[in-house]
Amino acid sequence: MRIATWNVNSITARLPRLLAWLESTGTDVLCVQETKCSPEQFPTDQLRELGYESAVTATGRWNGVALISRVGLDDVVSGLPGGPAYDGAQEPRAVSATCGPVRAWSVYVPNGREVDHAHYAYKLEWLAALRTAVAEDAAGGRPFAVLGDFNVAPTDDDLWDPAAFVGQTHITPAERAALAALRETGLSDVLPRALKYDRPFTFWDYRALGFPKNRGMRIDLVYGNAPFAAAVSDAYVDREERKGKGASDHAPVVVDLDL
DNA sequence: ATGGCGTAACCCTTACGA
Repeated sequence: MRIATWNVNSITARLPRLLAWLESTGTDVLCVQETKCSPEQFPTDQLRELGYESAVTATGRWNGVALISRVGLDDVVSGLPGGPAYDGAQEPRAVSATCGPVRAWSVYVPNGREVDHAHYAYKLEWLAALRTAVAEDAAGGRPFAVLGDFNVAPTDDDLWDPAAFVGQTHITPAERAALAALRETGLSDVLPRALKYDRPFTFWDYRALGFPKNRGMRIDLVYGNAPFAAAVSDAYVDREERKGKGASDHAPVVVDLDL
């Protein structure tokens, strides 16, 4: 089966591309982030016409995640159990479900904004809660993975220029330690191939010709447990989807499994 | 020449993104 993760930066704005991409790639399970829609606005009917079921956790203008599957969508859990609130509210940043042989999470980790911002502390709390929430499944015998926009570059190799990020979020030791703690539950980073250049960046800022200059970051990650990792036959970043008018600023990460 | 954007919901500007 083919499973993927994609921060679409508004599923409404991306819908024509999304539907065409699902058909052309034959993706079975897609983890979506930044739907930026209300549950009512989510394109459930259009996806059903293509043969996909949807599980949506969204509240409106900001954030929002979904799981889209044509191989089953069972035991849906909306939100991050035990997750922290921001400004008094739980934000829609996680949804999990069983899709055929795989238990999958779609996550949109908080951005953090600036290191001294309350959003940064919230980001670290959120990642700690994620670790607690996934620990049992990560250690289990069923293929399991957390896929999504982690808003952390795991290493300096995951940045077009580490010097450009000094003093900023996404690269701090505390954020990277939070990812390491998540991996300690039994998850490993499924590293995708790059289809061009040497490194598999997944995000390029819209501004300053980020994509043409390949000023990218790898922040969209697939963290799989041992049974999941053992089934991986290929993984790549579909940078073609970042091209042209109407692209998201993130490219999909695609993983093929012998399952 | 050293910057260059896109999105949604609010008004025509702002918040957010990383």
